[in-house]
Amino acid sequence: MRVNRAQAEENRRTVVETASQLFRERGFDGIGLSELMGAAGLTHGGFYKQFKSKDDLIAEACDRALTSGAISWRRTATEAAEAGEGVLAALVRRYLDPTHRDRVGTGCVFAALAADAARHGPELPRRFEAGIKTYAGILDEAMRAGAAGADVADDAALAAFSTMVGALLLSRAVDDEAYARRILDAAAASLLGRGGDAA
Amino acid sequence: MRVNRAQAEENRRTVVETASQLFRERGFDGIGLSELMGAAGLTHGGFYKQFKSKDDLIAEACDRALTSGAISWRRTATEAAEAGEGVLAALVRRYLDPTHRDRVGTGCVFAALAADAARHGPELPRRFEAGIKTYAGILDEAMRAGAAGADVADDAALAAFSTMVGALLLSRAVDDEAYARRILDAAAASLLGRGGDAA
DNA sequence: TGTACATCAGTGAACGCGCGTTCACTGATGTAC
DNA sequence: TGTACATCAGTGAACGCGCGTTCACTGATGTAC
Repeated sequence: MRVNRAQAEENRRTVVETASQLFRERGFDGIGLSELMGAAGLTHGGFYKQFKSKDDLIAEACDRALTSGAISWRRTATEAAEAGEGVLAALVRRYLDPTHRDRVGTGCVFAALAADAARHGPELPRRFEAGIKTYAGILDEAMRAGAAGADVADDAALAAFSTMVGALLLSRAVDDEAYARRILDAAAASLLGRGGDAA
Repeated sequence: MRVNRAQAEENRRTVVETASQLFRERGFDGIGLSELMGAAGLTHGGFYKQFKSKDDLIAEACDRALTSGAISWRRTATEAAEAGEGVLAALVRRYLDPTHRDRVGTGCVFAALAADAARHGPELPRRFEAGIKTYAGILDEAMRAGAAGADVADDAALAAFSTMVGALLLSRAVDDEAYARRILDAAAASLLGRGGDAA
């Protein structure tokens, strides 16, 4: 039966948000539209009233995950700056935290879906590329602010982001919890210096 | 019709090798057994004479990819050492080469399948973990040999490997070739120093 | 404000399709004598 | 070495199932007067 416009828009947002989480947890092929719509509190038949196809939802869900991730990064940066703490250290520690590793559904979309995205034609890589530029830009600013006059290589932020994504990905793909922790800690130490107190 | 034992063993190896490439290219869910067996020159019906299930083949294909990758790393290290070149630089340059990025099917199994493996129960992560230890061990040796007395942090090789895997993953998930190259170059510069000539 | 009707978000059954898996069958291979 | 027969790798049709997608239908919503 019909619902009012506000409810319909909220339902649509719920589907996109649910999809952005379930895709990260299970991969694009790991969750069907029927189960996905059910998880959003709807039935599967109405899907095509809101989306052109599953690929259409995939694109929207990735946009959503990319955007909310960027917002989260900016919030972390702002809070650290206001507290007078190192912004880079705050970003790195939050990203390489076991909690982030365990919460795949709400975590970094690159560690969860970049390999799937690379297999999905040029449209997703375009979106992911824009996302990388945003994240690397935030990192770059944090690195230059922390370096206090020392020179920071042009694309050092890209290398740092690669380290973060790679460490998160690898730490999820091992069985031993202690070893997973070592991977995260090694990456953090490499990015922040041995003591982990780099500005 | 029946084939002789040697042929049967070769067919089995062909299926595993074909699977290890196609899984890397398309993901575990991206290729069906029928197409996969066809790519190996067989029909799908015989699959269960050689494998217990698709998951069984997935495990074998990952083992195969992990092993051949490790062999390739060791060969690169040995050749560089014999030529008197920096082993770390040789490993990093080869890994972060656009050619490696483009050849997903024969390339690094972590960049291609680690996210899928993390979703696949504890068996695959056990294998991937052993693989990481092998690769990180080779990197560790190369870093200590190149450091010539300087101290190398305990798990610096784990951080370096994270950087490599992350950079390869991200460079595959962007649309612009020039930007993809920048990611690879930034990671190499970060690992080898600005000039890229670290021992 | 109240009535009449068109709209359309959501429902649930149905579609064809490819999936992983099973099975009866084939015929060259391997073995026993 | 030659013959008789059991073995079994590989074939191709068939299985049930869940997938993405379509569709006739429902009934509250939105609109026109």
